[in-house]
Amino acid sequence: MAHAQTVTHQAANYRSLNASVALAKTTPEDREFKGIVVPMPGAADCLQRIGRTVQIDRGQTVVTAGDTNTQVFKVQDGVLRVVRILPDGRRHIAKFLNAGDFFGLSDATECDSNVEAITPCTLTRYQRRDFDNLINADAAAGAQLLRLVFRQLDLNNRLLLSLGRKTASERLASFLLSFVPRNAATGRETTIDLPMCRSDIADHLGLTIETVSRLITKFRQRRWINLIDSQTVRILSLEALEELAAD
Amino acid sequence: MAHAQTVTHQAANYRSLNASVALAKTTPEDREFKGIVVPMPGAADCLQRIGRTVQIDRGQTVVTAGDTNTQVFKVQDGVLRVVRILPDGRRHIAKFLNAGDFFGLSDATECDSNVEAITPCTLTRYQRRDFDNLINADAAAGAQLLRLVFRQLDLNNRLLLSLGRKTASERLASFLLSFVPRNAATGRETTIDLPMCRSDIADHLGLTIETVSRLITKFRQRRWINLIDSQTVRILSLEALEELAAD
DNA sequence: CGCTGAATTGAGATGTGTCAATGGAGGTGG
DNA sequence: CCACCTCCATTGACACATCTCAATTCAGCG
Repeated sequence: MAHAQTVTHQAANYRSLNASVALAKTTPEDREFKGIVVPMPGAADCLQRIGRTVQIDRGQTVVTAGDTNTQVFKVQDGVLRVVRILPDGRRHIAKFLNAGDFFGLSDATECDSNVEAITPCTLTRYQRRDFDNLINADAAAGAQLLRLVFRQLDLNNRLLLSLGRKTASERLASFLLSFVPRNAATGRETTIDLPMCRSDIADHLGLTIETVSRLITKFRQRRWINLIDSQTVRILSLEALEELAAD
Repeated sequence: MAHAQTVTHQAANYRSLNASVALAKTTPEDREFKGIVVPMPGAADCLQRIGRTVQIDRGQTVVTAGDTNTQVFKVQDGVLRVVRILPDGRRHIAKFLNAGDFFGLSDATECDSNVEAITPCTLTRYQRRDFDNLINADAAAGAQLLRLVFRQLDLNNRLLLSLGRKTASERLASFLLSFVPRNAATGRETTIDLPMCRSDIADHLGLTIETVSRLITKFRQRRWINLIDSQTVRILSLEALEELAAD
């Protein structure tokens, strides 16, 4: 909670940061999105023009549950977590946000979750109003956004299946596999980077830190993985993990 | 599995059923959706014209996982379940579909879940192509659809929190409360109808039939609910359930 | 070098699952 | 109309995966 400082308290910082800062990075989704928007003359420029780049420190809270929902963000760089907390303190992480992901899109008047930076982040911030105008004016932009949201919905449903019906080992295997690039050859070893700590993994998978830790040890003993350091995992047997993940 | 007969096997039936059948019912969402579409001349008519009404028997499978995704459905009446099954048979129900809900919207080329009728259903079926055309042509329609999908995403996240961090009792309490109309007075008793059987509830909440059954007994013993029959629940204490649901 | 937070490991507790038996409602055929 | 069947729900006894509590190790850092 020491880190919990909302963006709105930092408005002054943003203004100085934002003065005519161009979008620094272009993700695949970015190009795609712009590509679709382009057909409407000026729409791509519009999306760029209405956004401001903001820098977020590790641990900082970007959105607080209950805030009025007036801003939309796009992750340019870094990783964030989407957190819900029950009154008694139990915590769940619905999603980790990566470069290319949007958040704050929901049309609810209040934000329903906290969004907190796990690493230092570069975000593009839009005024909700501007974003809505774009969506309402440009069908192709809306259609593209719909596609992103459906992809999110699918990921969500996979996680539901994990939490509802998979064992702890299976959940962790699925989780680790979600970091493996799609094109990774089945026989080959891969190294993946977990930007989040054990408690974030636990709260994402509906487990405890201890269980996650024990499972990692188990996977290591079976020579399925190796730890370079606690955040860097060398996968020795994709096959074993895939078989365990069971879908 | 005896009931599992896909829609495609019934094409003949549909054709006869559909011959100039108007949309029989109008749900609130329907009016809303049309209301938004209207500004573009003919769009509302278009959505009606391109859809065909189909009747589905209880237990019938409307969509099978792995099918190519060429149709979009809207529920006019009845209840369906969205089912994922792991290779070893474990089952999870991501969502129950009610009047006004769409399904088959995802842009994935293959359907990822089964959709099965829990009660006899009336659906409107659209060709994916026609639906896409509408979305791509009419920004307001797309924006309205986006809103529906975000509402879905929010429900999804609530369920994630339940499955990840709530106890069995809390999950069941939340589930029961989701059937209580929003305007129900806190002090008053309410009767709700659960169209699905215990195993559907269990597979939705990540529990077993036995646990659900035991919890219902527990709730009954504490005078929080009463069973009219196994599918009809009289809620005696909304407060107790709300406190238990814990959000 | 000690401090602090994160990760690991161990021992025991417990919530929920598993297996098995019983009960009840609705449908069907004699 | 009754007997039977089947499906669904309930209840009980026990097992086990995961949690809880607690101690230890490890890594980073001033």
